[in-house]
Amino acid sequence: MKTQGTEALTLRAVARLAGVSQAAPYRHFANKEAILAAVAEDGFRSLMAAMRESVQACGDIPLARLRAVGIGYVTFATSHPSHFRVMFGRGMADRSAFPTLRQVASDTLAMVVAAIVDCQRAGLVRSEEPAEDLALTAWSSVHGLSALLVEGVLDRPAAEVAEMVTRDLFLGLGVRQG
Amino acid sequence: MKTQGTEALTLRAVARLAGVSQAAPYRHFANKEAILAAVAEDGFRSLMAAMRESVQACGDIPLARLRAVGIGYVTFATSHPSHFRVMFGRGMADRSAFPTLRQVASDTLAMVVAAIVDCQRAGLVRSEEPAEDLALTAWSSVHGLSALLVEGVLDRPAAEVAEMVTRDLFLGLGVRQG
DNA sequence: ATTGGTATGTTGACAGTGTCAACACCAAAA
DNA sequence: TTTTGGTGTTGACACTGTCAACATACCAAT
Repeated sequence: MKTQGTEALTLRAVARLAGVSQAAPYRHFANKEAILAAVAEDGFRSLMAAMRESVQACGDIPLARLRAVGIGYVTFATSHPSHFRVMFGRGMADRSAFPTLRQVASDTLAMVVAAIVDCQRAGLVRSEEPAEDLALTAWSSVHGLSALLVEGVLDRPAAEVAEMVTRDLFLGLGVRQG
Repeated sequence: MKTQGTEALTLRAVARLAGVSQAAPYRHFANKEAILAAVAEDGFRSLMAAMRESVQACGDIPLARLRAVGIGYVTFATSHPSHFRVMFGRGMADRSAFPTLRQVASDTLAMVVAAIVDCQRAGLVRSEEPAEDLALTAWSSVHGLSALLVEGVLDRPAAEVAEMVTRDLFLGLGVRQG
């Protein structure tokens, strides 16, 4: 029997845990996929909350806030790996079947965009390129790092590499000061 | 029944496809996990071949070669999504149980490191930071982008965003010319 | 108060899964 | 020739996602 991963989250175990019969979940969700989608959606909200907290804890300096978004992302991933995997891993055959999930995912990206726009307004990040594009680059970096850490491909300490990648990312954004 | 993802690759289907009985694979692999690990290993070799090809197709300019590595990575991921998912997704409970898999993964990273070292030698990329660290940043970027594309989180064309992210990554690497 | 419907639960089954023990075969080594 | 190791098979085990059929409890309208 599988003991890890999405395949290990059995509907029956969930039901048992809830003290309910095996088929009860089907009164609330269409199928396992829909349950995972709901879990993923919840995960995105937690992620956004973590990022918000991480940002607010670091004052008003736009660059620091941007970096906090990235480090918050990686920290969330490494401290909630199962959630992270459900959010991004292969659990849903087709994400487009879950519009609210797509919505929270794009809300998450919007937080990155907003942090970048703030930096652009302050003249700290180059403005020739659309904030959305820069945000995609930033997201790719922290997401890739998170994925590699969560899947155990890397064996360096998460905090250390998170600092490093976000630092290099800054230069990539054309940061002029700081 | 599941019809997509790692969970859809059933041992029995593999056996049927090979025209062999359901238990035959167990004469060659310890369990499903080991089969996936072998597939993943094969995937890494294909990835490296694709990257090598992509690099050689673009002459001797170090920066172009570095960028080709990144674009080759993303291209491989989006054109072999199943392979990519097995390579990085949650299929093995514990990668450290498959040392040869770890080996090819680090060989892959080594290709990125080598491309960066070439650029550093040519004075095109900053040298204060170890090539290994810069390579990790580069890997994170292209890997994150690949993962987001493969999982269908983004809905922009792969080639376009691959160009974009590698371009932004260059600035992130302190590129001075080109 | 009786009725009816809706939301939620249950049981029991179906086909399909990873895995294993027991057994069969066949080549090469002893 | 016998033995051994590699490879195949069959049949079973416990488990899975899912569904149909049935039960119950509650809330609204008659």
